[in-house]
Amino acid sequence: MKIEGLESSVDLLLSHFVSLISLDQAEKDIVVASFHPRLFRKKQYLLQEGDICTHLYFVVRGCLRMYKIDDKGLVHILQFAAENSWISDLGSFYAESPSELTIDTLEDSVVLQISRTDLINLYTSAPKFHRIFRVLVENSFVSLQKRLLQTISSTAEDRYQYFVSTYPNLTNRLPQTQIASYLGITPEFLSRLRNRQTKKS
Amino acid sequence: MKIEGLESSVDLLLSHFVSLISLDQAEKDIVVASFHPRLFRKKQYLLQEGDICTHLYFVVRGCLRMYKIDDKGLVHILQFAAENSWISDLGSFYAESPSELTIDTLEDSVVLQISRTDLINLYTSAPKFHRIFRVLVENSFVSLQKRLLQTISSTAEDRYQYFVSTYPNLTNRLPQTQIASYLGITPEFLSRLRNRQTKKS
DNA sequence: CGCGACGTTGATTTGCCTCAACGATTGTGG
DNA sequence: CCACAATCGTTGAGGCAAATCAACGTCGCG
Repeated sequence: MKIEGLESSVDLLLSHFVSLISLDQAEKDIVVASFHPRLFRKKQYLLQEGDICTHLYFVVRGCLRMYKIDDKGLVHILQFAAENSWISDLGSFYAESPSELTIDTLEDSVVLQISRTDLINLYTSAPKFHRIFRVLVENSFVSLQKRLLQTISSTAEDRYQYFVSTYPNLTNRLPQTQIASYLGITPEFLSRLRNRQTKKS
Repeated sequence: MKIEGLESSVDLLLSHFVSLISLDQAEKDIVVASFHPRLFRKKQYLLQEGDICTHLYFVVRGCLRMYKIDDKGLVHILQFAAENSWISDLGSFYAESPSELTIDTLEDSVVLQISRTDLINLYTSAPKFHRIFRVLVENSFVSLQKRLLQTISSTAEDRYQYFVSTYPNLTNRLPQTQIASYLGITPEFLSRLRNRQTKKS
């Protein structure tokens, strides 16, 4: 399996950046040189518990997840990342400390990855990226805060509703077991929730 | 009531920045010119639901909280901010959109505040602050992610333990009602948890 | 074909909430 | 400075949301 349309992969990333702040040709060239495309098969690991997270990943095609396995062996999904999203364990990445998290693919996926040293070089040679990543992280922070608020203040039913309306594409694309784990409930209970819904409407 | 040691207030902020990246005198001067000290009495509002969040706040002395009031009138605390912490509704602040959140003080407090336009000027005249705030937000993001993980994967008892070990100073400083609201449980249940603990030890 | 992942349903249990009542403390206006 | 209200922490009884455990049918895939 080849990585089809490699150049257009990078184009996707470039327009992602440009939607925030314009880039000149030199800056675009550095991006092309710094990010490397990679193909991952379904269920493949990008990061395993105990390892140091060595890259930031920008998803071009497919879908990944990041999760923690608790003491009882249960999976708790922190984040999904489909097309045009970022995924990484920032804590482990910057501190170069072992991660408690796992990242793997839910589908065959194409990502653009950048290593820590390449990112630092990118910051040095094009300081504009401090600003770009500041804005990106700020946006992620706001979304995460919204999710936390939901989690501590709403019932499972409301949270599922919010998920469906916020990620309509993911709702049908992902198995319910995965969505249940993201919502912090059991698959059985999610099944009952969906059952209630259809009866209502 | 005067704001004692005003200069040392700004010193606290400057050393907060310098602990991340060194600043030259010109940059320090801009900080001093951009941030303004303010005193808030206990229970005073800094942001009310429906208003646009106009400032970032750095806490010099005292303690604030940010929370949402749900449909039933219940309070859900997203964040405490004591000395050396930041607090603001970033979403409302950047988008200039009405906030769903409230910020107020739990004690008489001194903060250094910066307005949106002053912050934009700060970024323009000293681009280094893109980097500084990128790092600050990244750190906040990592903490928030940890808290979310806790919330979806642990029992109330574990979350309380984590709170006590992460914020030992706040544990005795704040009323249990506030901590309960932060943990997403009722004050009655927190009381029972503490009761269990003391019996165990 | 056979196995594993998935979704569903039922019976039971449990973690946490609700409502209510009670002392102790704080603070505040007269 | 006292009186009274408000806030706080605690405890008890009962209820509900969601978990647990178990069984079963379906589908996709090696």
